[in-house]
Amino acid sequence: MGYSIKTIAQKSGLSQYTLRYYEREGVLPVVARDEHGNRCFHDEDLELISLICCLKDTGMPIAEIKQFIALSREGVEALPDQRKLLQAHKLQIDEKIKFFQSFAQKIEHKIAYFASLERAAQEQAARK
Amino acid sequence: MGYSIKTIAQKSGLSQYTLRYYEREGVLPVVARDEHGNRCFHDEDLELISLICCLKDTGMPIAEIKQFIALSREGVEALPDQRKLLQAHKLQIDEKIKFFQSFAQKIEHKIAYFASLERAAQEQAARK
DNA sequence: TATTGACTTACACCTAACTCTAAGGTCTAA
DNA sequence: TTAGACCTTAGAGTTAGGTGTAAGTCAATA
Repeated sequence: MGYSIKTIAQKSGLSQYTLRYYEREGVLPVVARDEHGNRCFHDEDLELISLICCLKDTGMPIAEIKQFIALSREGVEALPDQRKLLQAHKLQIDEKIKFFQSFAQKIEHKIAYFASLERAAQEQAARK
Repeated sequence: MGYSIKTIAQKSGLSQYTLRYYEREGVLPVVARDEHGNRCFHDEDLELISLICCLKDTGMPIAEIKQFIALSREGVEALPDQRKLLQAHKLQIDEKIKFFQSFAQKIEHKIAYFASLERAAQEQAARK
């Protein structure tokens, strides 16, 4: 029982290389091994990986994810610190969403501007 | 007349190193020089830099920005290609916004979960 | 029983995007 | 007329985040 690294790579979308790298670096807690020394992932691991991907994909650097995971090892004591870390990151995501929305608008304006230039060029060509 | 690289660095938030690097790499069109060979930026440059930052900050890799800038040199002919490039990127930004929003929610749930664990731990402690 | 395939570790290598250094030119103010 | 601030280029170095290789173990299969 437990999933192989291959399975987890498929389920998580991370490569086997990346999974090993994350474990080495402490981005993932050390994964259990079976009787052959092979990694043996469980559902909790999978869930944690999903959270880690979520943090990573929203721009949290690996060093910070590492901190978060390190806090996990300290148990109940560290819960407030973990929560604060997540809250701070949540604010950053919200900021990013706002930036992205304004950038999207800016690019949209640019697109409209290009379209108007194209029309002008066509009319210019037609007039000849 | 025209702005020095220092001024542009301040106005754009990019370092002088980065501005030179961008020009070398073709991320910026070659900038005009004054009689001493010093870069002499104009308002159009500043505006283009602002667009470039916008593309970069929304995740467009430099190689793609380079393509966009290369199209600029082809004049009116290339307008539709430039517009399509922007439109494709706009879609990606919209996708990203959706991802970020769902991630933000996920993290929010996690925060609530951590808060509930904290309350449970406090009650546990009080009961002793 | 030999080979195939999945896994292990340790360590080297890669890419993107900067960032800095060296060596030098020019201008300005004291 | 020299010190300091600014600029130039060419090229080396750095950082983050992987990605790949080498050498070996183990278990199932032809």
